[in-house]
Amino acid sequence: MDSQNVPKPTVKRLAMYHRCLESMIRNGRTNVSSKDIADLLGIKSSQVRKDLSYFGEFGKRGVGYSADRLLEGVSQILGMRKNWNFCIVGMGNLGMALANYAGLEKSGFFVRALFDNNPSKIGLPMPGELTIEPVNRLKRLVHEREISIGVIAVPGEVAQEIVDLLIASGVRGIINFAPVRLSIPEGVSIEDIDISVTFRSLAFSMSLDQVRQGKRI
Amino acid sequence: MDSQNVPKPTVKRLAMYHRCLESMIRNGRTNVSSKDIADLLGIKSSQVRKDLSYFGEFGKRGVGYSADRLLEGVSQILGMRKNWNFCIVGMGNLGMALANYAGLEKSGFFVRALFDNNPSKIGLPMPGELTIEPVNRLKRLVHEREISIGVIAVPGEVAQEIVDLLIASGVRGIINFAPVRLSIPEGVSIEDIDISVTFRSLAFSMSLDQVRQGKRI
DNA sequence: AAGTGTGAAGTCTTTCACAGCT
DNA sequence: AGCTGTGAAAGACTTCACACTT
Repeated sequence: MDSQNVPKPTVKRLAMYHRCLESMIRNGRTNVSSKDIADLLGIKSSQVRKDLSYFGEFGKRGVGYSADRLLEGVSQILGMRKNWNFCIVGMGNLGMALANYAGLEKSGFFVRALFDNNPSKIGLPMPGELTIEPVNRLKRLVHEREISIGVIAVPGEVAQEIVDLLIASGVRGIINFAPVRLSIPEGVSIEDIDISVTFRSLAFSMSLDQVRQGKRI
Repeated sequence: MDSQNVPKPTVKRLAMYHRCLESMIRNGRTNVSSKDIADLLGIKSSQVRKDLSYFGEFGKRGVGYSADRLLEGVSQILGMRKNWNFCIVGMGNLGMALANYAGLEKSGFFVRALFDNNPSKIGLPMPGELTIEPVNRLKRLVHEREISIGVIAVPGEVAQEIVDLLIASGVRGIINFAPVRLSIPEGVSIEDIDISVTFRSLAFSMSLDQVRQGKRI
């Protein structure tokens, strides 16, 4: 019930419960049990109940959860009643892909500005009435458009510099795709997505599997 | 020393140590301590030593690690001496971005085939002498090009179907960008990258920070 | 009978702290 | 003196198991 010391993995799972619930509701379910959700995600039902218990009591003993009420509760917990404005810095392949990724909008995250310093990209029109802006307009636009999240899609070498600028401009959350550890002050949150690291982890487990089967790597 | 029960987080960190070492060597360092690495990554030096200890002894007491020898060791552990061929299924924005992402090649991961079923995309030429192929050629090309990893960049609804096809074709590792839990048999490894979940986790911690400061959300 | 909510037990991961080498 | 390698302690997260409600 004390939402200050919620395990990080719990938050990740809540986002998954949210998606499960949406899909179950779409399929006409009105009541769901912790086991229904757990089975869909390949986890234990006690995990689902424990995760929810950090935030309150959402179900009825002997019955389960009202799908609608639980979805409502999970949305509340995840701050999904609110919309979040974000900007992307670095319009290479990844930045472009994100700018066009509709899934985020469905979750309440809206791209409001795109930045790059490459002269050949500045001014390029993008979906949603946006154009690519030079980085020197960042501070101003972050204010004007009430942007609270910045996505780092620039090369590692300049990532820290951009983060500092974003934070100085008032951003309170960072999604970092650059393969470097960024330092941020108290009160700012960060999530890293490092695709190379993920590929390497995969390669490692694949190699382990070989060993387990007694084959040489 | 028993590489079968290495914590998952350890493997992720090893990939980061690899990058640190490369950069330190580039800067002319020949000897490094666990604390040097730890400070760069914002973790504890004991964590670095413990992680390495799962795989052997790489350092000299009182001295530290030879940067070159340690890099060599970490590369070995991560299976980076080997090259890995992968394919991408689903050439939307994300698939396109990945196909053009040079960082993977530097880590030893090579795109060898691109698939999509959208007729307007099939045949489109892509960098590296590849063209976008229809999914019905997947099995054949996975064999011919010795592809061992498949990247899922298709919508959630068809992801399981594609995974089944990839595995039936001989792929042993999956990188999944679709926002669904995929079921896979023993002996196949999977890593999920779910961008919406990451955004939501970030939004959650940002909301928590507000609470901590006594502000209403 | 069925399914939640939750302390307590169990497991996994990190950190400590120090013996042991250079 | 400085830094590794590692058992042992601490901490984080998951699972169990059962009292409790419908």
